[in-house]
Amino acid sequence: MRADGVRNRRRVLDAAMAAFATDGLSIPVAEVARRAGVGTGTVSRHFPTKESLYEAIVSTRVAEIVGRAEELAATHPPGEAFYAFLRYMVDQAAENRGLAEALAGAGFDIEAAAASGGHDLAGTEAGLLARAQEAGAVRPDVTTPDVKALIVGCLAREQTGPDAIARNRMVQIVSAGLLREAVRDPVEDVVL
Amino acid sequence: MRADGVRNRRRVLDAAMAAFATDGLSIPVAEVARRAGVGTGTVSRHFPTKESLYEAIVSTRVAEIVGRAEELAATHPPGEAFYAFLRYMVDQAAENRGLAEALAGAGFDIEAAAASGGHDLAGTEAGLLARAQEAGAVRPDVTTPDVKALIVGCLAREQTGPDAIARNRMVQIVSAGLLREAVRDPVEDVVL
DNA sequence: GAATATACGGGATGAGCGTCCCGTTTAGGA
DNA sequence: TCCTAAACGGGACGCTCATCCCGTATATTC
Repeated sequence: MRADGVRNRRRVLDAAMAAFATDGLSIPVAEVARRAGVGTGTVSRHFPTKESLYEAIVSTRVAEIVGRAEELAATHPPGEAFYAFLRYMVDQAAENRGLAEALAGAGFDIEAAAASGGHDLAGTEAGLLARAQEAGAVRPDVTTPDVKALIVGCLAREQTGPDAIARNRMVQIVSAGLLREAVRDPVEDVVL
Repeated sequence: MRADGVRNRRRVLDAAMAAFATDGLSIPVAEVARRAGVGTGTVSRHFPTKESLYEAIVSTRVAEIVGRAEELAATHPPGEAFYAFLRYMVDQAAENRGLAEALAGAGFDIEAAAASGGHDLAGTEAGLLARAQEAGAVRPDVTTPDVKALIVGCLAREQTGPDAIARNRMVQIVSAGLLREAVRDPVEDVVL
């Protein structure tokens, strides 16, 4: 591979990472090319489809995330590890619009991309949750899709004014809800 | 106005309502026309832009929602009214993909549309929340954007398998979190 | 029953975007 | 220095849509 080829691939990757983080996944490929200082042909030769660009970026991102999850699991009790990971994911995605959109399922399957990169994001999350539930730190009927949706909820808060205090409050609310067991429906007067 | 004009306007409106509910706001206008059994020209004469179609539909929907909120506020104590409204919103949007997308802010400002239709959705929600907080039924630092984001989170759960039990669980979790006051960060060991 | 304002259908238009192609340039080895 | 494979740029193409337009059809009025 020629030296300028390697260099330009890197430049495209860096520009795309920054562009997706600040402007989201729907930014045109031509705009990524412009920011990288190359032509659109160069982008599409290195990354034949837009999705392949996503994948290249997501795979490094997912590696970090899975690494952090394993570190937390190894160094903290189950409940603490789970809640710390929840917070970590929300903070990461709050700083990266592309990641937030991928998590929200906006036209891109992040877990499939992770799996194709050799990482098991879904399994890692499931493990953290299961251990926290065994330890009694998370209500037992919660599932991983529930947790993902709650993360999306925390991220949705960012749309109307990104605000670190509000973000923190959202994580608190969700964490408290995951802990508590049951609540009585005040209108129907039944235990939910 | 000619009789067939009135009739076709109605047909377009009905078809659009059903189409947006099942397929979301990104369904092509031409597809709405097809389902209504009219040409695209007929749709765009009655509703010059796609947004005007949204507005026509949302305004009736918002009227129902505001009505329900006022009814709950009048017939239940503050806390009960608030939590019942939360559940109501989630259930409504779970059955209506277009409403869910609008709530999630997917390219359409539902509150602006409500306001232009003479309804004050934002104010109604704020009132329910404020009264519940005064009554001590919701933690005092929560804001209406927080609540909206949590609703979006509950709706996000629907993406990975619509499931009435899971939806109910999501509302429970969020409700419990809104009730509880504070939680200690297990990793940083500080009160959040 | 004729005249006319209204409404209809669906093709034309134009914008935005991803992908592909090809004439041109250049890196790197002989 | 020269040659060639590799890479480049950016225009062409194809697709999806929303919106507009206009020739045709029809409801309504006198």
